Amino acid sequence: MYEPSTSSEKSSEDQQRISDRGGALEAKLGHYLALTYSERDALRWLERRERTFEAGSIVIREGEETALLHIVASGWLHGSKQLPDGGRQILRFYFLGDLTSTFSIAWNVSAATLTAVSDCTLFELPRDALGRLFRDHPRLGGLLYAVSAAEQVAMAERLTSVGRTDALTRVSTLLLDIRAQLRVVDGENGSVFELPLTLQDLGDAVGLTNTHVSRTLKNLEERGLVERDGRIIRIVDVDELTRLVDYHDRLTHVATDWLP
Amino acid sequence: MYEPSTSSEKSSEDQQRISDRGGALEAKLGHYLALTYSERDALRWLERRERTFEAGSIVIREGEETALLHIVASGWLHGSKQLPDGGRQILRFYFLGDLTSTFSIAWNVSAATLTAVSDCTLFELPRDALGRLFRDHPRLGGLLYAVSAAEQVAMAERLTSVGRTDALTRVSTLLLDIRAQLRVVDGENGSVFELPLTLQDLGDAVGLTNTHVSRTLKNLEERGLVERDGRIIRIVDVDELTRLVDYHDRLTHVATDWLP
DNA sequence: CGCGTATTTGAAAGGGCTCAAACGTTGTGG
DNA sequence: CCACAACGTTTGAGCCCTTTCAAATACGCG
Repeated sequence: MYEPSTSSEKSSEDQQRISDRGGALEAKLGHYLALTYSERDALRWLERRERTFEAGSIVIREGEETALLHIVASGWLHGSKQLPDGGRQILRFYFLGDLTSTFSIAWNVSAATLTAVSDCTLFELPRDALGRLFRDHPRLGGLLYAVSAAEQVAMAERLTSVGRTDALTRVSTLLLDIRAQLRVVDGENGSVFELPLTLQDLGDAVGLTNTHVSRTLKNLEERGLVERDGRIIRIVDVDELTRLVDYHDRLTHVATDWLP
Repeated sequence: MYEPSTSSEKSSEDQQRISDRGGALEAKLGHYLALTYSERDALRWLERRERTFEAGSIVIREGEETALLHIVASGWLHGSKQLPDGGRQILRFYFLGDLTSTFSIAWNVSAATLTAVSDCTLFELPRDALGRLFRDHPRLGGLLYAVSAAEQVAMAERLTSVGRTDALTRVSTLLLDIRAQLRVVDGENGSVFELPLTLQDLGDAVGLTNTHVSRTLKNLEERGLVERDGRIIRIVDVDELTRLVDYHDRLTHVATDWLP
């Protein structure tokens, strides 16, 4: 059913010189903090083993033994948990510069399944490379800690949405969330974006069935809050929707004044 | 309604010499890793400003400006988010040795409300004390990062429970979760514990109404899975319930082999 | 003892689910 | 380039789990 694809060798426009991809993590962390030359260098050293995965393929499966972390160099992924009854919960999405350490740093097996949503390129690094980074660049360690905390708050926000709000709010916050993350990657592309997710995926992210996500999106369209054209989503009025569902962006700004 | 209590001065058996309370964080982290003398010393240095809060009082409110972190020295707290419609989501509980940095390290305001469930004692420390810890003791920084990752996975587990399982499973996993955390604190106290939470609290933690939590607990009793006597909870067969609801303890073991 | 707060229980409503079928879309192979 | 298969989406009807609303009961505490 699912085929973990290894190193696909497509010669499309995706094919670039490897060095062009470097600096994903550096770019993300540099967004929060002015990095020194040696810090930049250390971050680039993490990005040497590159690997590509095609859309739909699984990078690591929940419960699978692994000593590797990944940095997203291009594309889009999600982390999910499987339930005994066949259900699935999508926990979060990963974009350019994200470090997928959360689910594999604290154990020798992965605590979640990592799936490529679009074709994507990842840098693989051994766990202890991160240990060395903490040792040699404690300020980066602290920054990683802060970013991890911000991501945890983002997940807390999703938990709140899933636990205590109705379908319309849940789907809306997810759309706003994805848009906010994509905006960092793609720059200021406003309120239109491609959503390469099935209704099943969306439902698994917000705790609804695909059928009900369908109805909810229809509802959002009828209210004039969202427009759809195939996989293209347009949020008609971002500010209005943000207010309506009380959405909070937790990832754009992170305090770093407490770092040494 | 809620009264933030400052420094209550009760002279019950809780009243001990201050130095007796120290080492909460040290004890917790020492559980995962053999600490050096200087690391222990550094951790104790964080625990100097002690403050007590009585049950029900609020330590920090969501949105309130703060530059402080807290280490739990005794008692029991929870972190929660408020919704515009009056609803509330409890995000996690905090016990002895827990560091409440997640919601206040990445911004200058707290991202959640921190409430004392029982009477409790906290150590207050400024955020930049943690920055210095990362600088001077990078191995502890890495360990804090790993522990934070484990806690994030625990929250992911709750999200999965709330998003994709029925009431009985949600309540059961919460009980097992609380028991697992208390067990670390109180030692091997088996399957009986006091639960100083209202049904409203339980519901806010798992995304149910208090009425339905009541019915669900009754259901658990009727099935012979749980016994109740006032606030005392007894899980009849922990292993059986663990299997039944596919619960995973994420906090007891954390990999540290990757640290420098 | 009496009051406020938490719990329990009941009846009815509703939001979201299940099941099922029809309809689009995409990609592939003849 | 069409046909078909596979997959995703939409829509409908009925049901069920959880909520809502309300009232009664139990509990703790001054």
